[in-house]
Amino acid sequence: MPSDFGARVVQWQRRHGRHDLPWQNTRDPYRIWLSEIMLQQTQVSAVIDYYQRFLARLPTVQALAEAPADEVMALWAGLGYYSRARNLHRCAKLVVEQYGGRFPGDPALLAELPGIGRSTAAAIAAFSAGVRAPILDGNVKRVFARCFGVHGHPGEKAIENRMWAMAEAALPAPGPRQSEDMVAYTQGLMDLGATVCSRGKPACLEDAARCPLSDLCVARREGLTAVLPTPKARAPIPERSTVMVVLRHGREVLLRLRADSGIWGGLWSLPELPVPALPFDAEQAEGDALAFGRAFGTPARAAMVAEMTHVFTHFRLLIRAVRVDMAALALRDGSGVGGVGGVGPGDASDTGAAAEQWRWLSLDRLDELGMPAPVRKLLAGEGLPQLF
DNA sequence: AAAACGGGGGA
DNA sequence: TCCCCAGTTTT
Repeated sequence: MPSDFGARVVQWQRRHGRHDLPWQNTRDPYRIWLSEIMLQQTQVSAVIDYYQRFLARLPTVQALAEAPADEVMALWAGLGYYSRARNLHRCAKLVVEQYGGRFPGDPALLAELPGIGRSTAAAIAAFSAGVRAPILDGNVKRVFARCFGVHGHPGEKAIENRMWAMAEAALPAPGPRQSEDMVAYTQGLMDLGATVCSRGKPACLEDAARCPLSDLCVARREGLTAVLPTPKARAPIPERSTVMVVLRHGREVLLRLRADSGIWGGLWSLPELPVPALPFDAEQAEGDALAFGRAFGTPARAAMVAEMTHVFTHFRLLIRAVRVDMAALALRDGSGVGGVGGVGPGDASDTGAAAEQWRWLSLDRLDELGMPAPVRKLLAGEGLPQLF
């Protein structure tokens, strides 16, 4: 930790930070606390009007403590995260009861109050009493992750602990100006994260001089601003599998129109065998595919021919393909290549209203129908020379 | 559609 | 103590 880290942030804040927000330039803990709670998960621009209105109506913690819950909720309505408002009200009552209406200056005591965690407690103590305590909100985590090259999701306990240690070490040195420095430092970290070291496009990419930490910043030096902070690891997505039947007669294959809803809704796809029992049994699948083919005529042979994985956002689909070559067809619409078959296999009357739509399509005309990408790829034989 | 967010609350 | 959630905005 460079010894001048805190001083850099303090100086930057004094010259380039924000100084005229409605909750700045006061040491009234009530006003500061109210702003910090409103600013949790809510942007400055959205908070300002609510803040002014709330303060005008309930200017002190005593007034808030005595207000009916309905009024508090009405003043909060539109800000969202309403448990914040309930905690706010509870907290005001506790401050009046336990502390005679005066917020404690000790961050550890503040953090025991409802709605106030460690970071919010430190912010309140720093702004209202100049206490030398570190904040660690999302903005600060982003600044630290980049500046000090911290890999790993900041939501992980180990990473967060490291960052709290950094936050302690980064504080400006104690001194005669500590109180003013802590106000500027705390606001400076927030402003830096919100306006310069933003998530999407940090200002240093355009102009390094915009950031007082750019010459220290590991992420900037190594070109890692886009990958730090490390996003939360996604749970490994589940894998599903299916067996698709490529029923072939000459250059034509049988397609099935999928239901409008669900995966690949409304697209023409290959027929699929009922979910195979695990472990996968190729011979059984081939047998099932032959049986399926018999509904359409006389199958000559069946063979497993391809395997591919398609990745969706929420699962991976392992697609196996079994090719069935038809020696003769029983059910044809007779209109030639590409003609639309109505219903099948069997009569519409067999299956009632839920009759499925089938059709034959020439492999030379794959472009003519809306098809799931992996199915199109499969039929086009991409990377699957053994298919046809 | 997914990630982020700070604190609460349950295991 | 750890982990996950609530509830909303942003990307």
